[in-house]
Amino acid sequence: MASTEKDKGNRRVTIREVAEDAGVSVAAVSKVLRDAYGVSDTLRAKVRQSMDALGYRPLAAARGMRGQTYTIGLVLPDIRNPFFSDIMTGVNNALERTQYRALIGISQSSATGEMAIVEAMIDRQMDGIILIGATEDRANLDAIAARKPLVAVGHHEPDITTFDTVNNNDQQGGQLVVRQMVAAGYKRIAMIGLKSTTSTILAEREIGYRRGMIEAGLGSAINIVQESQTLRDVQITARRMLQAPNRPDAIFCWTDFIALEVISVATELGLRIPEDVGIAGYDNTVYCDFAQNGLSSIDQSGELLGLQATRLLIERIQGRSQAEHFVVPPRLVIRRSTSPG
Amino acid sequence: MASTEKDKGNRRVTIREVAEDAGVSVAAVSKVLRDAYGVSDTLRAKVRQSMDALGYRPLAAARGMRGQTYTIGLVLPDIRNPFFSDIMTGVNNALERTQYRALIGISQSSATGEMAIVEAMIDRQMDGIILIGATEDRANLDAIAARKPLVAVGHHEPDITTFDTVNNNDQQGGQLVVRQMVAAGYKRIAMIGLKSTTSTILAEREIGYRRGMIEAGLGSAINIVQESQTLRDVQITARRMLQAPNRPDAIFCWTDFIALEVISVATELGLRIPEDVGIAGYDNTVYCDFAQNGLSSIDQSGELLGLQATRLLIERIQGRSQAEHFVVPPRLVIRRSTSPG
DNA sequence: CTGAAAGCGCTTACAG
DNA sequence: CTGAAAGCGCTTACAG
Repeated sequence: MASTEKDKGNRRVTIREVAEDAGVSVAAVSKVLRDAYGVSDTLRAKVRQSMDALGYRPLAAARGMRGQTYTIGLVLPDIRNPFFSDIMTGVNNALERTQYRALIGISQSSATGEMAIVEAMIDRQMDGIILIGATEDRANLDAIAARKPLVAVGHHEPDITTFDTVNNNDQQGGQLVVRQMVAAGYKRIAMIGLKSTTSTILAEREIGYRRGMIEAGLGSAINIVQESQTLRDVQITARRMLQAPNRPDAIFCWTDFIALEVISVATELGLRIPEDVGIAGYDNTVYCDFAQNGLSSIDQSGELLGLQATRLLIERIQGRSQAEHFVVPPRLVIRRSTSPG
Repeated sequence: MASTEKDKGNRRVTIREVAEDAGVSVAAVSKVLRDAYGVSDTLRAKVRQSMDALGYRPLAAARGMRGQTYTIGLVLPDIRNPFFSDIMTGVNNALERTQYRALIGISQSSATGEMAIVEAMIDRQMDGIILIGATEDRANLDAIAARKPLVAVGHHEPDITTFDTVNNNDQQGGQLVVRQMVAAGYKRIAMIGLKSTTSTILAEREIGYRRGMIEAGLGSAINIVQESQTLRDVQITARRMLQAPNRPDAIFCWTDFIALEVISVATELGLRIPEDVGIAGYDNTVYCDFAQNGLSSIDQSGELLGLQATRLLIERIQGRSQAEHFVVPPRLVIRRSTSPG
């Protein structure tokens, strides 16, 4: 039987046993557990001691039946991008001295996958959800927010009132990249974006790119190519762009991962970086240092984003109902890939 | 109040409402839910229809109070290594047509972090746990296995009876790398490992390396350096190795991440890869293709590992009690980094 | 095959 | 400040 398999060894200590050991009521123990008010110091001390002595650990699932599970869900599009690791570090730091724990679900970069994992998290009584790089449309996000406290990281919607958002200023980020490329002498600067109708960060980065081009008097050279994220598609796109008659002399890629792939295609075609073509990415992941001569990229302070998102979420769980929108300024890290001569 | 915040909108449909709607007992609905036997087709059909009509979703936390939560916990040392993404894909594929969902916890590469996240998962009533690259010692692993079904991926302990293991043959992997390096003409082949007393995969890869060296008559050139995983330490180590009087002409790094860093240090020192020094990694991550000329690496079929681990875990959850140990053969992917001339 | 009742381990009003 | 009782949404024996 499954039960014999699962119940092996140490049976769990329950709140009742702690209560008996301390000679108090179950309700009293519960109060100590939740740091609720209305408990005397002596009672609290007795209970704490019994909890330690018995090695008591509250069962989150049971707590969730009436109250909270002290669990927050983090939804990531995929796990491949090391940038998410920075966010995760921030989340864990924010949770350090709390009873909350973060558990991650992977949406496999699809809207249906994302909705499925969110539903699964709600079924599991998570207290709140942090959505990274949401691919949902606004209606779905609202539906989620109506059921659980929600914070979206990497989703611009500053007028929304039902959930919080945490972002770097993607528009400014795009603009910073173009400005530096222009300063470095590049003229035919193209951008590789993502084919997506819901990604607001993409849209913002594109606006920033356009702004940068226009302010440099390069409006007529604006060239945005939108592709899927699969390695194969990126390769095809990059090859086509770099073999075109009037090929770009610089490419701003919306994320490092894409930029690395473009670098490898360019190298294959015999183009030198940064002399023949300059390349920049976004996220400033560890791999930027590993790219042949270093990949210029935008740092969006992932750790800070994760920290803020977590703080906001816990505030929401504890009752705040008006929306907050946090934005951190981006920082361009210039490396060899956009520094010719 | 927190409760007003959380209970907003759509109240959840419960099993009781489904039962009323279908005109059957709560117990009957529960049976349909669990695909338990002893339900007539007509009753099952009625219940299914009511569930659909009402949009019923069982609350996993409540199910867990008596039975299972249909949740399995995946513990990863960190999220930075894209190899884990392959494992995750395999896990999700295995779970595709089941009621189970996988949730990930990050241990931040420390043994205390690992134990903390495992405890948190047990508190949250996970049905079973998959531990990737465990840093626990045997006693702790046994303690976990005594409480929950456990499968360890990347942990060699073929004689263990209390939990299952899933691995690639790391010994063979190490040997394959050395053999190819020898065939390519390298002689002073060094290995960069990890300072760890608990990592059995490290130990196995080292044995494979030694075997390979001895079988090639290079036993006297055996040179294993053990380092921490921090970028800084790796840089220092790599610099020291490559500037030594009789420096290695090839380095086998225990994981791609380290290899990429070594490549960047070598390049900085003016060494050409693969002519002056050959470099190989382990895991065959996507970044192998991005490294300057491609990084040779061992593919351990992460997706398959994840799939098998999940299958074994579910078998354990459903009652199997004798241990199984699955091993997949490694495959060397040769790229430019070890192909001079 | 079907259902009424007890119970999982907590929290939540409500009395005292 | 402290506690007895009800209840969260399910599953599990146990009758019928």
